[in-house]
Amino acid sequence: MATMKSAGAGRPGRQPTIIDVAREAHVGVMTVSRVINNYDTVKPVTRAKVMSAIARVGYRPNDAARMLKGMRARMIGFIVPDLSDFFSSCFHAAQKVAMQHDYQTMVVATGRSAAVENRQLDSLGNHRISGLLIVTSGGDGQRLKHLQESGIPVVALDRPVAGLDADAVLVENREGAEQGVRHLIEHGHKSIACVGFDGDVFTVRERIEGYKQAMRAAGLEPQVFADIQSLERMEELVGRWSNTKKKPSAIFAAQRISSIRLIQALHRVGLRVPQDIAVVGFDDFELADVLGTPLTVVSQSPTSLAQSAAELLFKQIEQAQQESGTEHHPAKIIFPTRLILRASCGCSPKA
Amino acid sequence: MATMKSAGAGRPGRQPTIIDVAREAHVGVMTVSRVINNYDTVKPVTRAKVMSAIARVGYRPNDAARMLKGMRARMIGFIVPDLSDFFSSCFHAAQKVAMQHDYQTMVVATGRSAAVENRQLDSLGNHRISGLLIVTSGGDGQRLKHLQESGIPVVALDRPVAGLDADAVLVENREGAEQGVRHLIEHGHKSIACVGFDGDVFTVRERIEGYKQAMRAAGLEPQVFADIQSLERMEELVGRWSNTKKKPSAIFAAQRISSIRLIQALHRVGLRVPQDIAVVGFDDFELADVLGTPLTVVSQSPTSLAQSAAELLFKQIEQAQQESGTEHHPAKIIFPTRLILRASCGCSPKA
DNA sequence: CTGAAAGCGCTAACAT
DNA sequence: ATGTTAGCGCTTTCAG
Repeated sequence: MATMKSAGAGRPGRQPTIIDVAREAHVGVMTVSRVINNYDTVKPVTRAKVMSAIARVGYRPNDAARMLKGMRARMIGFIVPDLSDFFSSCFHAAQKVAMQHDYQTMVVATGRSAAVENRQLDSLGNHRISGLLIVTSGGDGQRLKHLQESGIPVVALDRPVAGLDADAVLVENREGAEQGVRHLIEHGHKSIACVGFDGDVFTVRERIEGYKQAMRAAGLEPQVFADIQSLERMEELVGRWSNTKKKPSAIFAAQRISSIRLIQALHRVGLRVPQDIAVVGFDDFELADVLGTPLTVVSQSPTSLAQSAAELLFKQIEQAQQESGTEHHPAKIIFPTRLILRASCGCSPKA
Repeated sequence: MATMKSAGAGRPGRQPTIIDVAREAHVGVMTVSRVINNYDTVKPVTRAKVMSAIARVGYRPNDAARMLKGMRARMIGFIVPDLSDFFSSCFHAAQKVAMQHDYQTMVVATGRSAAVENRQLDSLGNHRISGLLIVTSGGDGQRLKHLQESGIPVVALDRPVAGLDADAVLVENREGAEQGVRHLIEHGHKSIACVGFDGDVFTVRERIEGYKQAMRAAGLEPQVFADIQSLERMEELVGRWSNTKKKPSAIFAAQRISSIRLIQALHRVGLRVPQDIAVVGFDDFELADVLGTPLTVVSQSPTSLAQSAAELLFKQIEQAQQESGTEHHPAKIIFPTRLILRASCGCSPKA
């Protein structure tokens, strides 16, 4: 093997520090610091000397030391309920933006627990992150407010945080749901039920609202089942329908997991889609088009969503570094949805 | 609103420090430090006084300052190619273990790029993490070796890292694939092809090896298509089969994404499973049982895998804190797979 | 068992 | 344009 990289003239075995670099470059430590931080008051020749010295001794700035002086780490927090398909797409998009800015990303999945979210938020406070992207699990807005007040930009993703005045990047849940349900109504359905996995979640609440709006506008009676949290409960619900006469002729599934559970349950109970029952789901997924019956969905774009959010965040981070006085006026960005027609709604499958 | 939490007797507006706590508790700073770090040389009464003072002033230790003194952050790194279904399950399991130890998790998705992996590995070096869990994207073993040598425990997950002697938690890829292929052979198939998304990846290579072994053991000719990286290429491949007479009668898909692409392609080209062509895939997924034809798979358990890996990691972290001299003897844990029979292999769907 | 002093590596605030 | 000094909050000596 080749010789180990020399640790410079300093103590052997230890990471080189700016002092080692300063010695090597025959300049003061402050000059080195200025080079590292891209101050423009360094003569190009000096800068070059320092740069070369940095490379020669293999110096890497010590984040801990900078943070001690009040600087924040080049790291953003990313808090989500879980890393299911949708949120992991969000993560990839956000991380991509972070990497472009040379930031790392610290991920926390709360497991959909507000308590865990709160606990982790407290932990995050100690890590001197530069900013936070959060899909809330219903945690405490106060904690976030404190973070904000202590100078950490926060952007809400997918859902607003109650009691927090922050940038938010959301989806047209209500309108999207309305459009999906309206499509079922246009197919002639009169009895349309709505199933959801967790009616407490903002996005689901909104979609259910959209569903109700569409139903009422058509003079139809909403039938909401907002908390079907397992395949078993879904089977129970669907089974009840298949046995009685008052089976709805169509169903709107308010989130991805509901669509999946619904399809699984329908499959097990032996109801055919769309002949026995038509289905439209909210949120698209990879396999939606190779299911027994390809699923019609209201689709959203997790990557654009998260990319916007991350860009908003870094805009704030950069501003915060310059002028700390100005009041930030929270931005709200709302992304539209798109109805993707496949077979489950009753449309004939087309090429 | 209630009164803001007082910042103690120190400078108002700033986070309280151990000095504030010491003053409040009428003890020296060192005593406070000892309490925080659970030294057992503190009289219970003193400890109580300090604890109460800590609570009163709302003190939270400053990680940056501790790290300056050479301690590592209560944070582990988690590097993966992406956060697809499989790896996000891994993440959840690993984070759960980390949280139990009161550690945070820093996630990096490399996008399957060895270059990104290397770059991020360098970044990680500055963050003084306590340990690293890595599913390599083919990055440089040397960098990891340096991390290890600088005292950061590393555990390889799902794939070993070339040129690195570290704990590893793997899956019986070869045996699992063999079993899956053997099952197809038992169904009477003679012409069985194997498709993969990326033949360079360790796990896929191993599974292909298992496939070949099973084929050769039965005196059959292996037909490997190891780099079908898109739906288009898969459709092309499948289309070619449907037009000629030398169509294989069964296919073994070496990874999840291959199974999915294969099924999509088969669906588009109009080949029925298992009548026209039987399929067995490696790695189970949520919707495998509600596809047009429920998919038979060789399943692995991402959560047990990642949990073991995380536990191994924390075992090392704890050891490293105590005795730094002892040589670590790398552990290898290999998890078995399980063949889940559904309909795509030709078995009749059963209740 | 407890305390006082000396830095860890860096940067803000002053020199020069 | 560059150098010097004084800490940031904590823990590691070393003394009580």
